[in-house]
Amino acid sequence: MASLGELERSVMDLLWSAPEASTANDLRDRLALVEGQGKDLAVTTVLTVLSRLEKKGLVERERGTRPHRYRAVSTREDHTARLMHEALGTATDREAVLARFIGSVSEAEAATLRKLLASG
Amino acid sequence: MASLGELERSVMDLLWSAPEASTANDLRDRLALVEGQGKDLAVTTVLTVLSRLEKKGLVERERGTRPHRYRAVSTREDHTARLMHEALGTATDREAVLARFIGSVSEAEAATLRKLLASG
DNA sequence: CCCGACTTCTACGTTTTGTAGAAACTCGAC
DNA sequence: GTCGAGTTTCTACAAAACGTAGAAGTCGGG
Repeated sequence: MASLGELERSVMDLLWSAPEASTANDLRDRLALVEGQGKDLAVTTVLTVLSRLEKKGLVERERGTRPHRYRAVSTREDHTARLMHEALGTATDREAVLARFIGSVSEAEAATLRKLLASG
Repeated sequence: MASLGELERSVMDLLWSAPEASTANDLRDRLALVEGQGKDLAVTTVLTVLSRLEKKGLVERERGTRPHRYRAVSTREDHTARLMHEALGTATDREAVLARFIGSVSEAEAATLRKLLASG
């Protein structure tokens, strides 16, 4: 239940890179300015997507203010880390998976991991 | 393009736990015996699913033998590790993601990771 | 009370997945 | 060489997810 469509992901990307909660109109405008191909969408389209993302638990909104304001529930990093755990979760032999995972990580990242594991 | 449906996942699970390449009939029979709810499917259904999994690059088949034999292209562990890298790949700040990931790993697994990172 | 901005409801086209019958193919038996 | 049982491929359809947006409803300021 964690997979996102293309537009859904674009919206999440905008929410994650926004410093504050955004309105639907705001997001609509920013979607039109995306490098490459700018999507010129109706506001209702954006609102529909936001509702679906809310239902999926990725987005929450302030209902008090008149144009509702939307924000991502968790940071992009937390979300990604959770996805990784989700993938790992289905495995029978978690250690074997971790071994493969570590095996194909860059040396720089391996060093980072060593540090993180030492301090923890 | 890596996400799987429920039946597709069941088939992959069977292929991953099979010691040798399996025929469609073989898989059909084993699907009927799954704990909980056994799916009683037509063999053409299984063949369709196998074709789709082949197109997705998760399954390969021996076309020489008369009942074709199907096997998973990679182990379950390799596949899962790749999914984890795939999730990580979309991140801008990979180190931050790794920090979150490590943060929510059990102590036993942290120990395993330390060992793996030391020997590598 | 009315208008315009905003939100919700409803809807439809496309893609993905589950499901399988119909048609085509293959190989051994006769 | 042909026939049939077993296999595979083709075609099809229903349900869910997603992209997309018009129509209808709601709310606050004037």
